[in-house]
Amino acid sequence: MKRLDQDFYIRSDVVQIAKDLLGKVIVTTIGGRLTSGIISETEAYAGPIDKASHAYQNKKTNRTKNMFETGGIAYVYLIYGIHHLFNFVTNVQGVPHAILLRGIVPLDGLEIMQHRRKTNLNSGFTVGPGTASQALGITTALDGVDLQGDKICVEDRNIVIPPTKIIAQPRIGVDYAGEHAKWLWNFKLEMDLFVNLS
DNA sequence: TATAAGATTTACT
DNA sequence: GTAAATCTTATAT
Repeated sequence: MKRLDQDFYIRSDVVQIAKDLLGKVIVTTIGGRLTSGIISETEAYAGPIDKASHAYQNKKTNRTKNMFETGGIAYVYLIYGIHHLFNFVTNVQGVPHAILLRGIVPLDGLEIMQHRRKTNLNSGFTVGPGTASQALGITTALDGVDLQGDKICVEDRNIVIPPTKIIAQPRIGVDYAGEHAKWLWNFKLEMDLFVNLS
């Protein structure tokens, strides 16, 4: 097992990084409680050229400023006033690339995650960008936090993902982005891959 | 200053 | 299937 270092995030191909993140393990320690999960769904956002991104045409606001920082930190923002969405910031400083976490397969701290979710669903309770973040205890308090730090880190536990198990599909919830909404920048693992883990 | 809509989830009809 | 919840940003008064 090893932690992903900054070189992993500082690459120009944000779509490739989104694919590489599948099968990696995200670990959070919030309030002294550790939870983790296998990353099972991601979505790439290439700021300057991507209508679906908050940073389209390098639009910089108080909310999106962290996307312009050097890769390897978190970008967490509140959507619809309710849900905290977690992103991996990638690429060098000044290039607002980010990858949205859309789903995990729970590993450690299952009871903690169920408690945070306040529901007893047997399966699928960490699928969805808002719910996955909630299960991991991620809030806007973690905006800009180092992805190699004590609160959040990403580990490679040598889980091998065969390319045939990766499904590429159009991004979700961004119909307003016109042609850009059709790009196959959403990647997820086939559901049957982890039947023996959960 | 006010209004509208969004990388969504949940509950109710 | 439709609506409510309710923060941030953009556009219009």
